Amino acid sequence: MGRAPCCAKVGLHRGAWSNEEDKLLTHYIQTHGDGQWRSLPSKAGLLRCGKSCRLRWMNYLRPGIKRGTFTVEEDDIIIRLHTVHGNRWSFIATELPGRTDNEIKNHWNSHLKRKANYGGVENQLDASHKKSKKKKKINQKLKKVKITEEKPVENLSQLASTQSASLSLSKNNSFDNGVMSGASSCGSTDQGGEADLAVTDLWLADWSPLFEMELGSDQQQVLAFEKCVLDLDLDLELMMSSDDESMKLEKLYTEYLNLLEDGGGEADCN
DNA sequence: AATTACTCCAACCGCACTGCT
DNA sequence: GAGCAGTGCGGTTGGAGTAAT
Repeated sequence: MGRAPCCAKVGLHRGAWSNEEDKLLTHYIQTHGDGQWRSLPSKAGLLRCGKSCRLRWMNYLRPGIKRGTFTVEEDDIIIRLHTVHGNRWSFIATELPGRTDNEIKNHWNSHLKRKANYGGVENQLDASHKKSKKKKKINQKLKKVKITEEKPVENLSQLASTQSASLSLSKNNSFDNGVMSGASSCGSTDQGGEADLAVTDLWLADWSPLFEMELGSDQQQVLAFEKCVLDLDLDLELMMSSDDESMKLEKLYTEYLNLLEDGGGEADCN
């Protein structure tokens, strides 16, 4: 016996919400409160799925939602939090009052990802996405859907294989010399531009796979370290401002190991 | 002016988690 | 403990608007 669908799809409205639907939903929730989303649409006189109602309320109709352009400060917060936490949009949203996870996610995908510029990796992903959409359109016309998408980069070793600013870890808790030599070479004067890009890429990369790789599946350790990274934000910035590329990475990783040793998996940053 | 390509964002979808029975 | 409903989350899609050709 499979689970019943959240709502009967037949006869329900889909797509953009009309003003009338917004009014009905807002009025009902203001009168009766939210929750009970499955039964809410029928009670409110809406021909919508409960999930759709919840999404509409949470993301657009709820009081206190901040609309409009993201400020530079907000962009900065998003980039910093994304660096540490990855695509945990709901968490990031808690740090930006009035902004929803959906809005932040869209803003990241349409503006910040490009602004942050992960280098060739993101360009490849964008290209892949566009190529996929084009293929899909074509295939829809042909009434034959067959979409092949390139997998996104999932870890740093993949990232390393696609960029000059490569990074990997060896089993004996040190950065792989061969790879590091490549990163170091980016710091040479005749490749200054590349060096800047390399630092940016490393700093903005999603480090969570690295943490998971070293800490296994112990989520408490991962969270403890993430907290420490946030607490040590200034120190990390200081480290990353170092002139020598290899030193930056060594310092960062050494700090990480120290945290683990000091805290025995429960690193205390205070 | 018409067509094509691209950007952006609202909405949808599927899965995971939690709490209740 | 199993099964289910309710809810939350992140990835993905559809399509309107705009820019480029």
